[in-house]
Amino acid sequence: MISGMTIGRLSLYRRILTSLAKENASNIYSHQLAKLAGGTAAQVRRDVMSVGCAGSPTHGYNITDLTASISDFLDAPEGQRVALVGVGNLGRALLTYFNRRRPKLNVVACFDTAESKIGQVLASCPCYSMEELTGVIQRERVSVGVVTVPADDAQNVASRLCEAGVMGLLNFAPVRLNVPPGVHVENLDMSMSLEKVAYFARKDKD
Amino acid sequence: MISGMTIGRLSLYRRILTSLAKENASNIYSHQLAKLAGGTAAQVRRDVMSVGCAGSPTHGYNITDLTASISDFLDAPEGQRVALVGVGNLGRALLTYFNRRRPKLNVVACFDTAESKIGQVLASCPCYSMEELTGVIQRERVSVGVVTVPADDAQNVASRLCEAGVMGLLNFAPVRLNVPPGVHVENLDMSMSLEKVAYFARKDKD
DNA sequence: TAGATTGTTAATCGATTAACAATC
DNA sequence: TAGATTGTTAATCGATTAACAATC
Repeated sequence: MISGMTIGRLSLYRRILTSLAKENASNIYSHQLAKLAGGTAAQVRRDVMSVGCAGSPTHGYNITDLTASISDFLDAPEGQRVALVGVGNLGRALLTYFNRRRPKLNVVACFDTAESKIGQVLASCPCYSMEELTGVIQRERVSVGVVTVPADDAQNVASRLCEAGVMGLLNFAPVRLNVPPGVHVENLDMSMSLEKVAYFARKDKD
Repeated sequence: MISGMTIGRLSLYRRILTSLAKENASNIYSHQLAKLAGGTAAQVRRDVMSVGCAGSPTHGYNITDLTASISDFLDAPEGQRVALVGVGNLGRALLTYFNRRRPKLNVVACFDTAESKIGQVLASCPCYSMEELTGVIQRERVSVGVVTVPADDAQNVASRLCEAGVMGLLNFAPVRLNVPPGVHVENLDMSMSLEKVAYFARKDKD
């Protein structure tokens, strides 16, 4: 079993390798990748091993091969579809941010309660009413939901997404979500992160 | 020394306690708070101990006292000022999101290169040109910077913020930032989080 | 008192780091 | 070959969890 830490780092390695490939780099050593990713060489070697890619002591890892191995490991062959609920300021920013990043991971639908948004195409993503949620999720075979609604609505939205068959949630609402077993929730609590930085920005001055 | 984990949880506890106080709750037990925050009772007791708040075996913790103790611990008495660089879709959403949340932590300035934004007030936050960065940071005594510029500009922006005296960075750009010793960087990598959820949403189906 | 919770220490768990033979 | 890196195991580290006497 691979830990969440490793998955996160693999995602980061892929992004680094992709940009290196554009600069025509062909090989990389564990310590070089570690430096770029902010980890250790041993960590990189272990992570790389877990995706089944082998390097050589003389040339390190082939960038093309390693990128392909990571993609084989991280991506679903048939791709995965994402839906976003709550197209406020943050939701709209995320639509732009997420789409066109990975070919295998697309935001195919968004949902909102505002009449003015329903039926529109926002950041090349069609916006539906909340009543259409279950139908659209199932028709489009969406497996990942992004929750960007106010805290008070988040649990209700999460429950509906799970009932519709979503297996993973990226939650931006500052509340803990109760979900059925087997559903993975990743919390991205921006207020918490800001307070954390503020605390250490202060502490480090002492 | 208190770990980043604890700081994050304390921030979460405070938010939970604040909303409980609005519902006129007066006391809470460690296991109740743990359930709301998604941790264990022992964890809560340890965290609470670290802010120097004592409970009683019969009534648990007084919500008002605990909230005050956490705030004493997390907040700088004189408050802290935040600046945001890069007022794109995401930056603008964050301005709205962050401000008016905590009285002791305010976004007092934002910066962008676009002529159309400079001089404007965006989400009740004045927008300055990049040339004004050092001056404004120092005049407003900003200690925390939020980086929401494209990846290619992030290191340059981070360096300028650090030179101007910022001691903590909240980085939304998908790159690793090199900063002087003593500066705390918190990375909020949304693409990584989405890929992580997608991976586990897929795995859990097996 | 009896019973549940607190404060705190010891045991567990998992991730990171160090180390090193095998390899090119 | 000599030298640096890989693959992989053992040691370390730190956070979480379990446990329990003290408390109200």
